[in-house]
Amino acid sequence: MKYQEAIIEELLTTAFQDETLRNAYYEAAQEKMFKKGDLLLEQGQICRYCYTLLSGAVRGFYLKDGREITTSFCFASDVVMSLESATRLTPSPESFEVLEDSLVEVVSVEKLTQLRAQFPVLEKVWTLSMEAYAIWLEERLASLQFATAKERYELLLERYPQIVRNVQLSHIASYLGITLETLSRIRAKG
Amino acid sequence: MKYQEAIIEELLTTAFQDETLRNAYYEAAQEKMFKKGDLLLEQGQICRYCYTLLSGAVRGFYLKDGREITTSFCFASDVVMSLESATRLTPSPESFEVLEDSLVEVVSVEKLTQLRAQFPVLEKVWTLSMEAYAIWLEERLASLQFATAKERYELLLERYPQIVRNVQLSHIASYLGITLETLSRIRAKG
DNA sequence: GTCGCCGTTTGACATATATCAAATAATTAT
DNA sequence: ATAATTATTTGATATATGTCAAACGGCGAC
Repeated sequence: MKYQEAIIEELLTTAFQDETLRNAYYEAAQEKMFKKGDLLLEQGQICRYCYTLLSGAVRGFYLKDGREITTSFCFASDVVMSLESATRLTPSPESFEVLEDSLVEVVSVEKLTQLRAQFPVLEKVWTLSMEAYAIWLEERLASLQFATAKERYELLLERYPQIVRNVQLSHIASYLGITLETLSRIRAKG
Repeated sequence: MKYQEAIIEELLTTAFQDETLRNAYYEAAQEKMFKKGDLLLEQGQICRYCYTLLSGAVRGFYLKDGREITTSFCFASDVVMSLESATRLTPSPESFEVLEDSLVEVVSVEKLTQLRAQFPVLEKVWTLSMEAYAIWLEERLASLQFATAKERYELLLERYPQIVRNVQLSHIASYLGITLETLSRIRAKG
């Protein structure tokens, strides 16, 4: 999972002016440093924590026929979590790997559920995040469904240049649904 | 948009035992019959209504380079709406076309927002629907990202046989991200 | 029933992308 | 710094899928 939006950020900023909420949240949350290569969550495990990236980068991926398919990239202020696993308590379909040393805020999914129940504004943030995430997925789906490899790469470059700058080709390639050789050739030609 | 789940259905059933809610809802909703070929929403317009299918079938699609790309199929009890357009009041990226004569329950997005504010259980249904929709999109994304055309067709056949039974090939093909000739050949070989 | 219209199938060929292999280039460890 | 590892580029070839065109089939209008 990932995705943040201006409106949501604002709502959160306002919400955190409430001292009761702030205290409850910081009691539940814990800052942790993760190292490059660490796994925040492994495919098949149940996702029990919600990770908010304060700095660094994380990649979501799953294994198919022995090779890794990248599903998402997360950077500062993005949320890392398997939505499916966290809400249904089923095995996660994907793993999350730390791409560079990252500072992360960790809250357990259970505690998060309590906080949402206790503070309606957090429930509202959750709902808006779900909407934004679904809309983001719709857009990504459309780009995979009928754009050529070149179009998909150019769209990524336009919308998410920080991915192209920071992440190795093989991960970008599988994110775009192509091989790294093809991606390399697309970049060479321009 | 589409997607319904057992848990959500149950919650709705319970909610409708509340007479106040039931009255408020039925005052806001209106049943309408649509004919094959009707457009519930046209690409570029703002989505002002939420349509719940009571019977029949609807297809979502958008135009790309002059050809139609199918994004979804909806059947009885599915909800038809452009999530992006309805929540952000922006032009809809997709159209919705009625595939066969359909009975539809229509509520305005504005009224729906009021009802959600008035009845927390409806807000809960909305949130759960967003989660379910996002998870459904994640799954569909994974299937488009790295499955072959044959695998995608077989997955569709397994998970949503009613689509394959009821819908013409050209729509299924663009839904799978392939041409109808390729789909025809996949079916011929088995 | 016959005609005409769609939707589907089939064929020949073009093209994008994958695969396998090797050569460079860039990072990391020693 | 040098070696060792890892990432990227490039080349030759294979394959899946697309494109264009024609034939076939079912089904409603008349």
